[in-house]
Amino acid sequence: MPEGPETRRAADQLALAVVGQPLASAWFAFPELKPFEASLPGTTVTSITPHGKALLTRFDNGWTLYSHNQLYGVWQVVDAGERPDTTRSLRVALETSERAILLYSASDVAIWRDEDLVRHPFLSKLGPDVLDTSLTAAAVAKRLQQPAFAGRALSVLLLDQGFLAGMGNYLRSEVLFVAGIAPQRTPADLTVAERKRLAQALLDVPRLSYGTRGILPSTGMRAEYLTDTPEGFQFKVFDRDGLPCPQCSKRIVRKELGGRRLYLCKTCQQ
DNA sequence: CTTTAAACCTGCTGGC
DNA sequence: TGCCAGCAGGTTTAAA
Repeated sequence: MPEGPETRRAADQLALAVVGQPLASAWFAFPELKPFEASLPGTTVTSITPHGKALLTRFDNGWTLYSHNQLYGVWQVVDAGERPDTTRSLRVALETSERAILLYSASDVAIWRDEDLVRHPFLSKLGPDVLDTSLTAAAVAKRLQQPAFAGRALSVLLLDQGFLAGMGNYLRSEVLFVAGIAPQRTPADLTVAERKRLAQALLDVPRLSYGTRGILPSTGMRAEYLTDTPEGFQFKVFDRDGLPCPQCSKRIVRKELGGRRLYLCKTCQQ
């Protein structure tokens, strides 16, 4: 599944559909979750919130559905009783009297007691959510200087969910380009001005993507959630190797760093 | 400790 | 049209 901005968009739409309404039915493809088909109906979904790329769906009976879509999970909002997608495998269906939210293909799904979530192996390791509105550039700049992060190459650090949750591979290329910083640099070897630029870009780029409804099919990427997308986030460098840099017109190059593809302008990112 | 590589889950795309 | 290899915006695990 996509990155932080797309995950938060999905959470928004799912919440609009079912939060505050009592569940009429619940269905799970996973054997260990079958008991909840009997206990969840009648409870109310109190919130659906992203934590990085994970989604937490809370019920008012003290239990929470954890899901992570990896590359392939897809959420849909449909009318109650509808199951329009026949090609993917349905994994979760939560239904109110009016609407249903359906999770297809995802394999990382579990239900936890609220009080146990702090010990969840993935959630417990996440850094602050990059799209959290209370996160400031000053706080990000400070975090960059923490010993656990300061010595690591930005190409690796920017994908580490323990640094900032919700960052991902397209955001990595875009953030480094906007900040004008080469991916091999580390936080420790940045000047004060560079660190400030990077911290600001780490907030601005994900927020712009979220605000413009994430990535669109025209970029060559999938965008399963985006049924209402007039705008869309435009890549400046990601997936654009060989094309001219929007700032200096030199060719954008593609590299492999941290095991993932990364795009940059060698002139603008020294 | 940091970094890299491979494995894993599933779906899509492009080539034959 | 059908099949298959390769790739993917992610994460974990093991190895270097």
